[in-house]
Amino acid sequence: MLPMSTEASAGSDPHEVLGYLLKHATAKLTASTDAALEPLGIDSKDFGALRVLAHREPTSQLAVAQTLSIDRTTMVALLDVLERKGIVTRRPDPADRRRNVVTLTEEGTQTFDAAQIAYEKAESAFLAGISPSETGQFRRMLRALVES
Amino acid sequence: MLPMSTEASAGSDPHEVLGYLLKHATAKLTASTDAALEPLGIDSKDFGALRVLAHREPTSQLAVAQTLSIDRTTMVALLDVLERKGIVTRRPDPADRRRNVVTLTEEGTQTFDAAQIAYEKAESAFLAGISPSETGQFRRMLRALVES
DNA sequence: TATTGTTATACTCTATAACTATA
DNA sequence: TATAGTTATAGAGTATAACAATA
Repeated sequence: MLPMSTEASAGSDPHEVLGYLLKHATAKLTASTDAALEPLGIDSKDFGALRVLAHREPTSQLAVAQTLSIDRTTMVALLDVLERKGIVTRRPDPADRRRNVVTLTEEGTQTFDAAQIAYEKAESAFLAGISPSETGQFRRMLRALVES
Repeated sequence: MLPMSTEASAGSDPHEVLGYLLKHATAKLTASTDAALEPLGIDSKDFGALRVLAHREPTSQLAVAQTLSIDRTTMVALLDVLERKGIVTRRPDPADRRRNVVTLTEEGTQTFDAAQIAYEKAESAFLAGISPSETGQFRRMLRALVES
């Protein structure tokens, strides 16, 4: 067995590093929301797309991809799955037939409504580690850090 | 061109979702620290291992891997690179020859010292989006969220 | 010529399984 | 038998390049 250090040595605790904390916080939340959404047949990433679709008028695949900062080729596979599950439809935009208009189906809207509840619940559970007044601050700080 | 929604519709802004914010904050910080460490020939992940090594007495590969919550097979490749660069050494533990004792070399210690400065700088730049008094709160909240 | 969606492909990251050597 | 390190392999995730249809 190798000896454990009993004294403070050079460098701070690796678990205190911001990069480590952010990475693991993200992983924890993702695991939690994935699990919460799993009964609905979608995961966090799918839910991200659903949010964009529910948030806007029917949009092109590219617009959804750009909103989520993912590649348009990645969007194809993501929508393939959602379409196969009957959650979204794709049809050529009459005004520009290069584009697909992506729309939530009736079932997709129901899935989204249920997903929102499930997601909020998982997010709340994740945020239980800090006080309710802090969660607002936390979200605001994150927004400032991402946008700056 | 598809019409943009002019009214608030169902669901909140996809960019406000905690999962999105956390993911992008992590990506932004990682990109920044990777760039800051690049001149030293290491990246954020390497730096994570270096922190563990600098923080402790010489340790086995497995102990380092477990501290970082990465697989021991992943550790092998990571140390291969650091060893080839002369940053760490591996030698069998005389007390248990199944283990490798991993140690920072002289050069590795210098790399770590320089890396710490570069990392802090990148982290500070990332945190510039919020006030100095908030950074402490932010770090504390993250710790609470990860640990709970 | 440029753009959207698609496909094929490759690359990164990481884990699982199996092997070696040591215990 | 179990453990540490290694290797080979496979899987997830994502991007780049090339192509078809359309503008």
